[in-house]
Amino acid sequence: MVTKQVGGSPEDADLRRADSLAREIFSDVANKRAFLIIEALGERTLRFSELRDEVEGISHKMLTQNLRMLERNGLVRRAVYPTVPPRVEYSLTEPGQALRATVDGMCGWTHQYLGHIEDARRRFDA
Amino acid sequence: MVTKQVGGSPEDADLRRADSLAREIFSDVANKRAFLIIEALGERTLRFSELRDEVEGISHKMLTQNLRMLERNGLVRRAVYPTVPPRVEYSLTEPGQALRATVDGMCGWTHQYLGHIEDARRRFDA
DNA sequence: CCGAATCCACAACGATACTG
DNA sequence: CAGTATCGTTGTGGATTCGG
Repeated sequence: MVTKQVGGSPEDADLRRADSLAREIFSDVANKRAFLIIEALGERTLRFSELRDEVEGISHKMLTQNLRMLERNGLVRRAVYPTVPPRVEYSLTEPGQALRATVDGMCGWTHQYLGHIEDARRRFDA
Repeated sequence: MVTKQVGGSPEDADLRRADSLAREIFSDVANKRAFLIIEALGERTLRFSELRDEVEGISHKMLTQNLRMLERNGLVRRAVYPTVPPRVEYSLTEPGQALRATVDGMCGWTHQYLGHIEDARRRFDA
């Protein structure tokens, strides 16, 4: 993604490890649902069911799955309150907030070029 | 993604249309491979096979598929030179370049938080 | 309310072969 | 070289159910 021409030296081994990890993270995070969840959370704290309503169209399963993944990568914080009924709250960590900036960028991009894209599609589909 | 509480008025119909289109674009573009292709292109012009080498691990099929998608949405320009053998060159359009900025942002984010993430994973996996 | 697990339909994917 | 088509496999994702 950034590193090229790595040789056989010890420092290069580190570079390769970092690069493979970076690709892995990219595969996890650069995905539609993860972005939507990050957008939905913003700087709020939301319960599972609220998040489910917020990210419309997402299934229970995919939401948990992606939340686990984001939690594992340290983007999302999960707080469990052992009440009855149980209460689980999700919020963005600092790294999560940092990524939100670029996700916001993409949202802005989408709206800015909406017209362009609509036109491009019409032209292409003809 | 941005629009909420839309009612039944004509302007709201437009908002809904724009929003559904925005979600569609999001689904198309917010994907691992699209990002990698955009990164690979940067401000260069690359042939199909060069692109294939650049985005390592991508299959012939997935590359064409994503290139078509990006072309359809007007992010990528496809130039065909009817020589023998044929020569096809891909480059980013202006909207594509604009999106590249945010993709770059994500790459930067990845490297910045690599350590954080590695730690978070270790903690989670325990 | 939250989440894990099961089942299964169907889409995604890679490999391969074929065309201009 | 670039692209399309087909095929078989894998995997994804939704519905449902059960448990804490």
